[in-house]
Amino acid sequence: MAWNISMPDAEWYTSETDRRALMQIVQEVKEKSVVAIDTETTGRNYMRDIPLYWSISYETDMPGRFRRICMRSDTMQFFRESFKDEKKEWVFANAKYDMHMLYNVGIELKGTICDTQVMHALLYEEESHSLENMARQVLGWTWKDDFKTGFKKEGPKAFLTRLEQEDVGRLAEYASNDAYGTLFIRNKLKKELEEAITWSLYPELYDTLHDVFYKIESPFTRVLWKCERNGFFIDEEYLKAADVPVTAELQRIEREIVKMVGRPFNTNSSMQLRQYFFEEKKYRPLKLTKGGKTGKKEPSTDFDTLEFLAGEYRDPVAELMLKQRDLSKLKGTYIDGIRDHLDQWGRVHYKFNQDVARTGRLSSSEINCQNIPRPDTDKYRIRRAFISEPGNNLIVADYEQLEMRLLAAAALEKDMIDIFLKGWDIHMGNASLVFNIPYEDLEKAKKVDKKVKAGELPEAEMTDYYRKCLEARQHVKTIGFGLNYGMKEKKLANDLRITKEEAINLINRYMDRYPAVKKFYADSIGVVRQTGYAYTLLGRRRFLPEINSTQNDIRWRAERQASNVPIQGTAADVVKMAMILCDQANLVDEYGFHMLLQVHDELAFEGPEETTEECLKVIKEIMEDSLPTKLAVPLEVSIGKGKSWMDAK
DNA sequence: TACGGCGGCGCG
DNA sequence: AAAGCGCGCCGCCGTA
Repeated sequence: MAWNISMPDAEWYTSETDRRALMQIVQEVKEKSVVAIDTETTGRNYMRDIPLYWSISYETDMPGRFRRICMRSDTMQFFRESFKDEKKEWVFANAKYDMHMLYNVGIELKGTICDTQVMHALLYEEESHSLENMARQVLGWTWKDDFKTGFKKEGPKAFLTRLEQEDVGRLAEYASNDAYGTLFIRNKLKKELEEAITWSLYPELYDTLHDVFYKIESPFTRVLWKCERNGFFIDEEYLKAADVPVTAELQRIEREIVKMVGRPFNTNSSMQLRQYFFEEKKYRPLKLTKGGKTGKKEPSTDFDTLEFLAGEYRDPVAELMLKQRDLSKLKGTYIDGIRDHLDQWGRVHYKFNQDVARTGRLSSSEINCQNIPRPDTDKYRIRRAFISEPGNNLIVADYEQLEMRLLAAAALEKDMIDIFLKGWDIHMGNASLVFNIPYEDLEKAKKVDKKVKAGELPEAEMTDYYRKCLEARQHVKTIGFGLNYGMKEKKLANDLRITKEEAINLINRYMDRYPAVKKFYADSIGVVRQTGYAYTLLGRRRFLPEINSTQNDIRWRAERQASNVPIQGTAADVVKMAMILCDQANLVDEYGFHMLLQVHDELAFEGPEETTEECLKVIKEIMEDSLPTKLAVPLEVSIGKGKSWMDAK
């Protein structure tokens, strides 16, 4: 019931216990520059729950002597002055959550935010960042937690308040351990970050991971906290209305499938589907599943397969299943999924996870606001449900081909850089250079295609040559993205529906035309072989020891990651910088605009109609100029406004 | 009833 | 599926 080390005794205070001793703590905290905080709360909903107890830990004026104090949350009021202290560093494990808890009782923390989980993620991206694991791995502390069952059985609120009545010593012991451990983890990781020399384009700014943490990740935590707090306003009536026909159609389809199969049948079960298609109907499987841990591969029933079965065997079940999959995804994830997460004012508050993606990207959960269907292909227009409140507008800003620009700039690929400098469409430009097609012809082909499809021009205008032009653009586009992920000829051939030989030719042609890109990918792998790490432009790094594996598939994967991290991770750095700068620009006070979310290369804001135009210009400028110095390729941002995420493009 | 693995699929 | 990077969620299913 404690860390496996000797510790100072846990102290316990409420606003009714020894006031003099408490005021002495208040005074001491005022003078401390680093204080760790942990909260014990009524639950896990960051918008609704509140702290019941809180613990702090700090080093006393006697170096090496620490205090570990647990208090009832009614004592927070006495610390208000400290909370406003801009010069303090507050230490947490999972900072945003505790900051929400404090905010929920009226406390907005100033000062520097230090989240040990984010620190840990910079150094040990493959490890778990749970407090328990950090303590074990970083400090060698282990800890037996017999609270879990209590939390689960009674719920946190009932359990903790009962404990306060029955055994307050045990409560204080448990609660103050986390703040104490977190403080020690912070001190150790801070040293490790200082010692972690990294490789950045801006060595005078980002020399060690300590710089990356305190100059980027730490302010970023607060930006994300604000995004979470804001959430996104949802047009619930729109979702409700969409649900009616979707649910009806889904039921109709499922009933029809069951009728055709002729026995009880669950259309959501890939197992039952597999049995029906490949055992009963004896169809030929198109491909096998991954097989997971057990490695047991079974015939797949995915989209490609259903399409194949519907075509090859004219199977009506497969045909209907295509619609069923589409609709069940829509209803489950996007209609019901979003509606289940609305707060009482109709806003959805997703979580932004700063310590998950190995490349330094963000991830989002509960709900995942980063995989909402794209506006240009979504039949059901889900983004139409993400709206601004009355009197407000959304501003949505997108980096244009961010990763491709960063690749050209990092590789110093002269001809590709020129395409961007000329303001050409990058894929047409690439197609022009790789296949020696005049750029004008590619442009013309696209225009003609558009007009023919719109019925403004006769079909015959779409000549074979124009078709070739469009095909060239498509091929080069797929190669460009694919190579960034380490795609090989086999998959390329399949994706483009060409032979393997043609695919090999395409890749060679592309790489021969862009030798600097080819070299950049090779060098990226070389850097990992040499240093063990892949680096981003600002100096974030990813450890890839499998680069030396003797198993081909393992090593190849590490090589693909090695060539991808510098691009994907640098893009993440750029957007992070932009978000921090937008925050510093004080768009809230200047224009009333709040940041709502990030989708990797896209940001969304909400604010008053009157200030939209002005704010829009400022955001665009900040985003395009978010790096310390200019790259060889300008960063371009397309930005729009509107009442919904659908039309603010 | 809860949890993890898996298949499948949405996004950049 | 294939030598395609990075994520999270839904529903099913077996297990505890």
